[in-house]
Amino acid sequence: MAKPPRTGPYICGIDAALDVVSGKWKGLILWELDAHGVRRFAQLRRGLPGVSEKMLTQHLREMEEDGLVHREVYPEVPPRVEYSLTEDGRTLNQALAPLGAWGTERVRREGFESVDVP
Amino acid sequence: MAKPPRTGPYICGIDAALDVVSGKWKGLILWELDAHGVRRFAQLRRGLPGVSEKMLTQHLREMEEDGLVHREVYPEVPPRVEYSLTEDGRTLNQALAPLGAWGTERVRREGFESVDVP
DNA sequence: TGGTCCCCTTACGAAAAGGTAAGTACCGCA
DNA sequence: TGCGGTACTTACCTTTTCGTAAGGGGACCA
Repeated sequence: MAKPPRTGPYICGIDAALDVVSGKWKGLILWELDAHGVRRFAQLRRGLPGVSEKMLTQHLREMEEDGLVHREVYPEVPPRVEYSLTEDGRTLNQALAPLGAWGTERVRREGFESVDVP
Repeated sequence: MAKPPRTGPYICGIDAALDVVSGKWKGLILWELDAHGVRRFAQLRRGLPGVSEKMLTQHLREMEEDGLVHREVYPEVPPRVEYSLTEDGRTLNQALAPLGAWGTERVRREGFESVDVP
């Protein structure tokens, strides 16, 4: 169920970076957490249209293991879990900014469908 | 055999950008073409340790369709095909540079295995 | 004559990723 | 009493991705 461990060495930095952001919702999770600072599970779910609970937990666990996301559990009833970016997560998001700008420009030029291009 | 068309709109620019670079070797192909300018099929194959011919052609065709790579066929015998980056491919590579630096730094700090971190 | 190089293409199958649906345990609210 | 909210977990299935192996067709080299 957990992500199978990477086999073989990284070829270059892009290789290593794509290894932690590839995943259907990881870019969006980074974006949401960076925009809001701290988010609870249900808030993230509402912010990612179409994500299933399984994928959301799975991605969050992998990102926690990769040191991008901090997970804080409050032992209350009902349970409360807060997610936020680590320092690594924030710098990754900054490194992703030019890529996001490139994608936004591409979507604009090519006239692709998009729901909300920030 | 071709890449199934994207279903649904893009959520943000990162989403759109990751859509064209996700693929086991695409980051490396971009890197190789940017470093050398023009490369032939067999040169690329030798530059990507472990890639199969099928994956290489498949990725190159998708990147051509996405407007990142230019494919020039010389009707000779034996055949000669030269690949190079389009303007879009070059700007994408520039947008990937910060991400590559982040990955390189991460590999260095975490002590991951790597073969050649440029 | 056989071998190698070039740039693929096709067929088959395994592995990984992702989707759907249900269940869990407890609480507040009506 | 039943419903909704909280944050998951588990089982099962489909889709997508990747790898392996083989072939092709002409030309050059020994």
